[in-house]
Amino acid sequence: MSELYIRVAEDENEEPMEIPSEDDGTVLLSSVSAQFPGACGLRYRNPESQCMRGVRLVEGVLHAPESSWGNLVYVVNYPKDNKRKMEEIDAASAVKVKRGFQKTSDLIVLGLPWKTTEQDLKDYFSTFGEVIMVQVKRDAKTGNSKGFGFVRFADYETQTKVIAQRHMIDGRWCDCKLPNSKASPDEPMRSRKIFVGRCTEDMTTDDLRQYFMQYGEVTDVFIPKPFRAFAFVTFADDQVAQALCGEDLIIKGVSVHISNAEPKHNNIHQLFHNFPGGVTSLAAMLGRSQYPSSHM
DNA sequence: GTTGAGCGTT
Repeated sequence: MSELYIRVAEDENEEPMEIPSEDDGTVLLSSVSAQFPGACGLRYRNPESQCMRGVRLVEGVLHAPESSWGNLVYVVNYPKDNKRKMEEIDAASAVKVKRGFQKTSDLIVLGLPWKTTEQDLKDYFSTFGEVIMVQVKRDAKTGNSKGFGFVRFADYETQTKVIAQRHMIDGRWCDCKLPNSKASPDEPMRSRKIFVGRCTEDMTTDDLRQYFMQYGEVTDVFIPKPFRAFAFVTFADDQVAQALCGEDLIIKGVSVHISNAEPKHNNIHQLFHNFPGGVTSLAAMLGRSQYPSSHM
């Protein structure tokens, strides 16, 4: 008898994975947990009642419902599944209140002397309150300062005080302002993948995985090569990803900005979504009155 | 090896 596989996924909407069955038609729980660590069982949607049903589990062996697995997608059960998800959401929500009711923001520091270093910035701003991040923006090639940087304080009162006055830093008057290029507060699109902007080159995939796992299960970390100052992190739970969107998080002393990952640029629509007039206009230029939808 | 208003990432 040829090998049989059943289709298993973490969620009904996820892409299923094929898990091998045994010769007697059963499936070992260990076969499932090999692909889904921590799994403790399976369930499926009963086509008749539309209710979720548990798969019989006896001593680590999963038994087919009504003697056949059929073509259903089986969903993985985890121990205390709901509790675990709640904890993840709570942890993610906690980010938003961690710094108190008044969340601090990165401040842009304009007019820095060319020679001012991050240590100089930290020393100066620490006289106002606890500094949790400083950056001096530099030319990637020469390492020369661009004459501006960023600072973030632990407390909102400190931030208010710093914005309200001018600053003499290393012999020049500098201004601290709220940056204008901040993402809009509401970012749509429910995704499990987040865009991590302003990454530095010393951030490894392991660093990012280690950092983000505090918020929930991380299923993927992607850093484009060569270095492009951003990364993508995918969570198992979209609510965790969504809770982080809009945040400025500090990783390895650097403020990174979290936003929704845009869809991958892997089809003609997305490749030319900036083309003047859109795909229709492009199709016209290529000599077609209509662009066949099957080609999009 | 310069400079002096701006704005960090797709």
